[in-house]
Amino acid sequence: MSLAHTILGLLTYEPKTGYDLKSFFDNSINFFWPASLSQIYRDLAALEDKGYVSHHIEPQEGRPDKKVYSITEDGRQVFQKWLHRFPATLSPTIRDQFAVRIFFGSQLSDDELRFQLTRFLKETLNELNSTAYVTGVVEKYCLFRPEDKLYWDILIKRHRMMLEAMVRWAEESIKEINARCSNSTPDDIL
Amino acid sequence: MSLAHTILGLLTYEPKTGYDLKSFFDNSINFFWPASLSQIYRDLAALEDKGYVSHHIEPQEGRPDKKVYSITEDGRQVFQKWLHRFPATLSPTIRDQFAVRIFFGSQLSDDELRFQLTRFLKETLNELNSTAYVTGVVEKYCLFRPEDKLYWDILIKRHRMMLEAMVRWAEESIKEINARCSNSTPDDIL
DNA sequence: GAATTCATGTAACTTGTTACATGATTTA
DNA sequence: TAAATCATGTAACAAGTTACATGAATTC
Repeated sequence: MSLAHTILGLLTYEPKTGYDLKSFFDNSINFFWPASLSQIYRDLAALEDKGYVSHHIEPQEGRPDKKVYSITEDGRQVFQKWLHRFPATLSPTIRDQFAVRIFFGSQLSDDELRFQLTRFLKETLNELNSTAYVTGVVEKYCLFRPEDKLYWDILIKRHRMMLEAMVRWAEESIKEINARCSNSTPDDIL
Repeated sequence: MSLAHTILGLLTYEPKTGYDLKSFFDNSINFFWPASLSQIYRDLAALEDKGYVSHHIEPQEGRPDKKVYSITEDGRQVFQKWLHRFPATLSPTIRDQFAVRIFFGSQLSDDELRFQLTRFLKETLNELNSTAYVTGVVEKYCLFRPEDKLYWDILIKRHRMMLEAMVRWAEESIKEINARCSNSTPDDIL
């Protein structure tokens, strides 16, 4: 029940709507814990059932009324308890379709492999560039919450280090496949 | 429906039981696509309903009979089609409770943070050591399937590079927090 | 004039986790 | 003698995805 706890955590900053939460997720927590809108709305409802959040309506014109959620005292306690109870294993859960396909690489052509690895490399470089943007967002946010800056910074750094490792890996792997090709071509000709 | 496709892929090597599949997963694909036994049994049943795998019983004494699953011609086609259709986005899905808690680091004590980061560092170093074991497993397996070696090797390398990046990150982060502490202590005393 | 943002959700479905149930054999 | 390995699963629940539904305001 980690998404629900993360939502509680974000609501300790200030009351937010489901929509607010989604956009907050999308350019921060997203790297290590993505969330869809429908999940957020569903979890907010569940949290309210349990009495961990409550909401009030802010009427608007020309748009649907806002449902602004606030964390309750019970909610704060539940969050604190969760926050201090670190999981038994600290390594993340990863699901990586791309890696599964590489695993079956011997059933793919060299051209296809190079093409997809190059795609992966480009995509990773793009993500790496976008971390600069996120750093800016953090900068702005942390004017109001300076105590968070250190932690948000080290998480961005972590993400960047991982992406950089992936870039190196992709480059080396493309080279390896190229080398294999140029080795095997003369043999094939003979 | 990626786990089901991965199962089909493994069955292209040779027929296997659910239990066999689980142990194969646990020291190979596990890094990038973990699977539980109950999921494997459930997916095998679903794949059989669709006609992508079939099974025969191998009676045993003193143990439950083996249900050995084989991939069908339809199954092979479905797998090939899936294998060549790479997803729109190549970056993995990550869910990382540890990172979420670090995100809320300003609500944790420095001691707690150092303790958990040190735990993370140790755990990551352990995993890094265990990649040596996996390399050995791959070595043995690839005597029979040499065409897979290149791909399995680059995936282990990728995993190792990621773990190494995480080690560097954890070490640097612990230092940063220590530095922050020694800076703030004199102020606190004054 | 088309796309994006703001703002709410529901419903159906798929995937993943956890607990339960059974029981002989082998290894430490 | 305790734990791990071999071997099968089911059932209940939790979490995640995708498609559907609505519609004004704003920006390009």
